[in-house]
Amino acid sequence: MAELAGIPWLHGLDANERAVAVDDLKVVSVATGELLCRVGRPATFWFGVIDGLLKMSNDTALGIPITFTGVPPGGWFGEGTVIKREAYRYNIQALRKSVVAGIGVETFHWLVDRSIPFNRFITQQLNERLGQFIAAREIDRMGDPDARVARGLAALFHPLLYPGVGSLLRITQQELGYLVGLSRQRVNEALQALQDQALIRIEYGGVRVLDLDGLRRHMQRVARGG
DNA sequence: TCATTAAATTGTT
DNA sequence: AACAATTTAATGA
Repeated sequence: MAELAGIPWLHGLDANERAVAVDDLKVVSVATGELLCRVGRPATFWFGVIDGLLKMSNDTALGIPITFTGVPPGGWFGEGTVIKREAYRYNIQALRKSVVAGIGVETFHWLVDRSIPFNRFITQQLNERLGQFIAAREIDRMGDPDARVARGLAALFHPLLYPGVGSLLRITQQELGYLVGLSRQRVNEALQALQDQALIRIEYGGVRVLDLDGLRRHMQRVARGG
């Protein structure tokens, strides 16, 4: 299976553990708009994106719809709820036709109980995502559209959380608009501004990052009001 | 492989 | 929201 190569945490496991994980691994194809997780449903799987793009949000719930983050290829999510054996606190929806992998809750705990590399992966995952949510709060409070787009892109290009992305992120400006909560034309405007600063290059159906550190500095600089 | 057509995406108003 | 221009994907010879 070529798909296994794109699953980052598999590499840290020993032969036995990997065999158990692969045996339990399920790979499904989801259509655009399809929901993988619903708020309130018990967590049964720990999911990862092989190909495509997902959106983590809490719409359909009462109150204002909030998009937490997008999940591009290489990203794994849901460990928080799986660890606590709770119900999902968000919806996961496919922004486009995607291929998603998952392992069951029991297998997840089995790995947590015996593999140190697996625990390291989970800890790092939680830590990096916490950093992203803190940055998101700061920037959304400021409300500068260019900064929101810069932040959204910097998050999706995170090499540890989303190793499958590389330097070219496959995302349309429409999809990016759904993720950061802006109109397509406003996203287009922001992208051109970022391109003018040589931080990214706009490509058909995607965005290439030229300077990830610069992108991060940009969103922080704007968030401070500079 | 190439040319033609349809569909998707982008840039602009 | 609507439009034109551009790029990609699909089709068939």
